[in-house]
Amino acid sequence: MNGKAETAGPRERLLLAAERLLYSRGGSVGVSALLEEASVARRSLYEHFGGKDGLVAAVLRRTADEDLAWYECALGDGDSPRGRLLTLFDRLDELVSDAGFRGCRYLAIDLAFADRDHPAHAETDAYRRRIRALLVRELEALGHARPEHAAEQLHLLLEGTLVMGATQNHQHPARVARDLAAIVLDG
Amino acid sequence: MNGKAETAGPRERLLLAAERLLYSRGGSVGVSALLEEASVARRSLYEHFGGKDGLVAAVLRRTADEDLAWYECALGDGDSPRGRLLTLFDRLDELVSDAGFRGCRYLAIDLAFADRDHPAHAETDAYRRRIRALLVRELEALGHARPEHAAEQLHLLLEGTLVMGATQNHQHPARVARDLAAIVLDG
DNA sequence: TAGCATATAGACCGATCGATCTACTGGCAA
DNA sequence: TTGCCAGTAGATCGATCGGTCTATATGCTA
Repeated sequence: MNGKAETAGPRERLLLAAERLLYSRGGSVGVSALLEEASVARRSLYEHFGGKDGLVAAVLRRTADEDLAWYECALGDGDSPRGRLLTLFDRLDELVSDAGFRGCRYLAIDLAFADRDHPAHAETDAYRRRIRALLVRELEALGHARPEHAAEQLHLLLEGTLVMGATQNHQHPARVARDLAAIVLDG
Repeated sequence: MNGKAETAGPRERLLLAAERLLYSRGGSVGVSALLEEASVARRSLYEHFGGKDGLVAAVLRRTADEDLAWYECALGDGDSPRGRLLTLFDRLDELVSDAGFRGCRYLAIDLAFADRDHPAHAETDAYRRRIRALLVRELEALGHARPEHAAEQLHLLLEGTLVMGATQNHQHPARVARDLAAIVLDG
């Protein structure tokens, strides 16, 4: 699938394999499955990441960059600030309609590791702050009267869309959320 | 804590213990932990529920009744149909503000058991249909022009509130959702 | 009182978990 | 050429997993 996975070093192959399997099988996926998927020796995992926990945290740190870049791209360009945020929900509709969509990776990891001080939680917290900052930035560009408040509204619509998409993705929750988002932007 | 738990039979004690531990520790909680919490012999679990999977499904079937009853109660009484639905979000604010709130039980179970044909998924599906039906019923009582559509909007706001409450419950997401719900009711 | 159903207590099973270990291999640099 | 180092392969560790088993105790009923 990804040619780089074949030629890259064991660290990179592990990150790619874990990014895939953690999403499709959840946080309970075993170390042996990750090693097999990555074609990496057992020892290499512990050399590079210290253990499964470190690998999970490293995957989230990487996907956070990827996902933030996706959101930046999904905002579109050339549109008005208002149109940019509405376009985001159009992209979300495509995202959650995909048969392979399984919900928000960060929420799933938070729920999978009940231990409060698992290193993954720091990564999910940081991710959500970045999402929030992105929304605030766009709302300020829009000249919204209450950017922080509206960002919380949009964030709630965002998370709600991902949950609804994961549990009943045939109903196009992103379109529902888009209608409400439009109201938020005008409020 | 609950006096009934001491005197009730092993089946009832198991259901109560599993309802607690599945929520606080997640679906990965072990059978031994459940047995210890319930003070029940190992064999009794398999006699009554056939296995861990059956116990999980039975717990969800019970909590679905409890949670639906909670929603019916949270709608309040005597108010107008519009006031009833808004009151629901006031009750949600109290729910997610509790320090022990850990998000939606049904979503957590869905994510914990990636296996598509795990019996728990049928229970979570049924639960969501009942929630949806409750919302449609209230919207019809309200005389809403598009009860099905508005129910999907409210459902999305509901799920979004639970997710935001689980990950950042200091921000009162239910109040944010309530403002949007009010707009949905008038749309 | 005898017998049966329903509990408990806990040993035990094979499988799998995350993690550590030794032994070996290939390539690169001193 | 020698030595080092990152990598592979895989045995092995103790712990825990869900599930089955035997043995025993208790209480109701015929």
